[in-house]
Amino acid sequence: MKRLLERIDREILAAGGKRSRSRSVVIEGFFRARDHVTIEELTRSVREIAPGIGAVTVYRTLKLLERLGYAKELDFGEGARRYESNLSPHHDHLVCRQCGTVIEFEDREIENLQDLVTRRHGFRPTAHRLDIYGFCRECVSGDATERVR
Amino acid sequence: MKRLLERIDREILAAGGKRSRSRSVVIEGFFRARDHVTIEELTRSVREIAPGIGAVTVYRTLKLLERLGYAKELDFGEGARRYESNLSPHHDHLVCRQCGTVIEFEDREIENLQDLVTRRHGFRPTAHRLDIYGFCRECVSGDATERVR
DNA sequence: AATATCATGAAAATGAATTTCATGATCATT
DNA sequence: AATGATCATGAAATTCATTTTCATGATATT
Repeated sequence: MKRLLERIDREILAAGGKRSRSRSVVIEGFFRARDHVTIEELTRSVREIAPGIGAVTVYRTLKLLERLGYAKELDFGEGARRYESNLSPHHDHLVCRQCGTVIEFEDREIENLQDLVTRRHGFRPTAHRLDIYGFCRECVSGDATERVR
Repeated sequence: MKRLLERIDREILAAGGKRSRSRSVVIEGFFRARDHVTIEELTRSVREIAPGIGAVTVYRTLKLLERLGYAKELDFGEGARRYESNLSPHHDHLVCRQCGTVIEFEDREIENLQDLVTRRHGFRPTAHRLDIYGFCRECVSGDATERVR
C-alpha cells in the first residue's frame, strides 16, 4: 500500500503535479474503502481523517486517478457514479436490486466470445461493460419483497 | 405499425390513462425514429409534426413506454440517456467512440454463459447490459485520429 | 527568499431529469 | 350536449450530480 501511494505520487510529479495533503488522504481513502464507492461515500469517510476536505477535491482526485489508470468509473444507473480501483484485474458485475450488493466475477470464456463477436463486425474493442442485474442469493431466499425498482 | 399504436393505446386506456394528440405523436415518432435516440433528438423530430410539444411530454411519454415494456433506457455514458424500442429482440451493443455508431448484436452463447455465472452465485438475473466500446470498422480503417475520450 | 505554478474549497454555473401548478383535454354519466 | 372527475400538457421552478470559476494557500524550483 505504501509502495503504491509512493508510485502514484511519483507519477503525479512526473506529470507536472504537486503533492498535497488533501489529495493524499483522498487517494489512500479510496484504496482503503470498499470497492464501488460513490463520491459522497468517499467524501464522508475521508472527512473523518481531514474534516476540511471538499467534495470537489474528491471529484478531482478520482478523475486524476482515472486518468492515471488506477480508478474506473462505474454507473449502475443509480444517479451517482461509483468508482472502483483498478488493482484487481478486469471483472464484471452482478448487481442486486434489492440490497445493492455488487458481486464481481470474471469469465474468460465470455471475454473470448466477445472478442469473436467484435472481430465478426470488424470492430476494435477498447473496453466493455457487462453488468447483470437481479437478486442475490440472500435476497432470493429471504422472502423479501422483490420490488423491481 | 398502426396495429402497434392501437395496442398501446388500449393498454394506456386499460391502465386508466387517456388519449392525447401530443402523446400519440411522440409514440409514433419514437417508433419511426432511428434506434437509440436521445430525448433531445426525439423532441426535435417530433416538433416538426407538432411544434408545440414540450420536452417534458417526451420525457413522460418515454417513461410511460418503458413502464409498458415498449422502450428501454440506455446509457452509454454520454451524459444523456438514450432509448431503444423493445420491438426487436434482446441484443447488446458495440458503441464506436469515434463516430458514435451503435451496432447491435445478439449471441446466444454469451447469454448462456451468463446464466451459468449467475447460477454459480445463486443470483437470479432479471436483466443485463453488455456494451462493448471501441472503434468500428470504418473508423479503424480510416486513419482517423483515434482519441480515446 | 522569490517566483511560478499547482491545488484547494466555497460558491456559482451547468445540464439532464423531475416536479409543480394552472390550464386544457378527454372520458363516463347523465 | 352539459357536467364533473380525472388525466395530460407545457412552462417554469426545482433537484441533484458534476463541473467551472476564482481568490487564496501550498509546493516546487531557482
